[in-house]
Amino acid sequence: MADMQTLHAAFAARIDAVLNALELEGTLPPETPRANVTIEPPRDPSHGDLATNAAMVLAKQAKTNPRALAEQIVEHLKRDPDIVDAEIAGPGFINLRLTDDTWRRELAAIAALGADYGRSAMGAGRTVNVEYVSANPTGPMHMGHCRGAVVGDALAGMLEFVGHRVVREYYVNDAGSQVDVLARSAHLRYKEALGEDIGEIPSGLYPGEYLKPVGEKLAQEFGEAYRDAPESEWLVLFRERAVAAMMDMIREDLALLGIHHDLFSSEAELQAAKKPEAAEAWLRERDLVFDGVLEAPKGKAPPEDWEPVELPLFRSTKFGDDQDRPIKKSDGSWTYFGADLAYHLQKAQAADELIDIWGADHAGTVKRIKAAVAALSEGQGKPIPFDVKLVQMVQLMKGGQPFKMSKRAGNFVTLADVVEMVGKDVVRFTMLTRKPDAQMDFDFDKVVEASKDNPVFYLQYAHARIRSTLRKAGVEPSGEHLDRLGADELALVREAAQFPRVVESAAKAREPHRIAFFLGDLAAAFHSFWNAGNDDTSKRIIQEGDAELTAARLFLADSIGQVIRNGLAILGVEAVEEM
RNA sequence: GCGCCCGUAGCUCAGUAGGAUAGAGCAUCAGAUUCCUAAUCUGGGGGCCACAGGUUCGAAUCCUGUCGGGCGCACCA
Repeated sequence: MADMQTLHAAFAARIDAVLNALELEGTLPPETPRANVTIEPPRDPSHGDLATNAAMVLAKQAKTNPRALAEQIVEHLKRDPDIVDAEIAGPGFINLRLTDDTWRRELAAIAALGADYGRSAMGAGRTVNVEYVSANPTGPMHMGHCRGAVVGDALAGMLEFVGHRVVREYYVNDAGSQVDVLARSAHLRYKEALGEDIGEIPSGLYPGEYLKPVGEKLAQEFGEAYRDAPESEWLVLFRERAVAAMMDMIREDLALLGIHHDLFSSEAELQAAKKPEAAEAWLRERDLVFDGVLEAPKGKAPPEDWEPVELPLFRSTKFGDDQDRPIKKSDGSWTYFGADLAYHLQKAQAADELIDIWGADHAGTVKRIKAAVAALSEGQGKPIPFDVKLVQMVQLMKGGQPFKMSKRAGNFVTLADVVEMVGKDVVRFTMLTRKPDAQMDFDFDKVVEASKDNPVFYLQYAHARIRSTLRKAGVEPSGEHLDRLGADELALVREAAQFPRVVESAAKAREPHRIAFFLGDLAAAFHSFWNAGNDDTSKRIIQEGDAELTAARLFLADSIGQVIRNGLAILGVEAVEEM
């Protein structure tokens, strides 16, 4: 339904209509650019419900001063029956006060839309491919992977909520030298399973216990067949088996966090299908790949074994990179970048937009992959918006002290351990309580003990309070007498009504943490509302002897709970019924 | 040496595509519970938004430079 657009969007449209009228009147020149015109709730609630800067932004073009232009805008706005008051403030802000009924209608809309409240058509069904996690299949997930996993997943959920089709994709790096190491490590465990004393795991191989079951399965399947066989006979086979086992493990770990990818793309399959060759040929035709020699790195002393070699280079400098990048190694195999380039082309062919979530340790490679996508997608006449979101490192702490992980020392903290300790919701929410491009500390001791200290409980408590009130009220919530709701209640609606706006702006910025912060504010508003009833019993939700008022307040509480649930659902966190 | 990210209260962090007097939690101080869940609430103290210039009606936000922290820097992934 057309009138189901959010309240803020509706009023933005009305401002727009006023500006159209002013253009017709000649007050504003035709086609005045309005990109900078905003309409948003003012920080200070005493300034009203909504404020617009239109007069300040457009005054210059109207060849007048902001306040004079504001007068004209206000004159139009005052004709709107939903606007009780429009006044000019400060340098030329126009503050609008809406009728109480406007807010009551919004409350009814929340209830009517339910789980859909906050959804929008912003994404217009465009397919966004979000690639995240993509950890090497060489071991279990550890906490280093966690942040990107959660941020990527929440981002995907958020984009879906605003009307995108979303493909959650995992790129399996099963073709590099690391998986060869994995295969050798698995072979050792295989021998162990056959009864051999393998002693200490040699350096250069993965020492983790998690490979023991892999070795046992290999022993079951192949018996003694490859026990003393040369590597060439078993490497590919063992690699395949080991990678599959690792991916099973990783999928399980991710499931603990509630993360499920739609698509796992294998680098090995990509290479087997000659996708990199195709991409290279295409780029060579356009002189975007050429054979050249890399310069020695500047600044720091070059490594001793540095020697100039001719390699096929992608002209990433043409697209803003600092250096052209090799797509093949001197042994003829593909570099990570060479395959990744082809991989991105593959993704681009199946989506309208691409997003990669990477750890900040890969920041140095952003420019080249962006260059590659630009070259490939522009060349194909279909520019693909492509965003690489960098997720900063998580510093693990224990009791205020940095906690260093090392695979060798065997003290790396697995994701499964942490989820088991503190729970999925705490892990997810904690990862979403700061913007992804800032470093963060994750202190076990704090988070584990944090039942009190942790913001997610604050939210869930608000939700649980609402649910328990609904359970014990003995009256059904009803929107029939919303006129019984006064200023305190409507203030709560104002807060909740920001949800659609927040979701949209979070989606535009690709920053799910904004939803987490909004929910905190909403929960705070509710707790505050609740506690007002401690001092003044007439402010409690349940009013003995006044079923009408009780039903209306329950309707309000129910709707606040709905918004909390909707927000948590986007973030993949569960709302609880009781604490 | 180069590139990217960050610098906001004692601590951990928000700050909505440049908006009005910069916010929250923790910590601290003072209060609220015979009452719908006190895992909550109310109030106080605490700031040169790293620093210096610039852009404009208006800058924590954009630009330049400096300082400080993080992450990278050849055929690794």
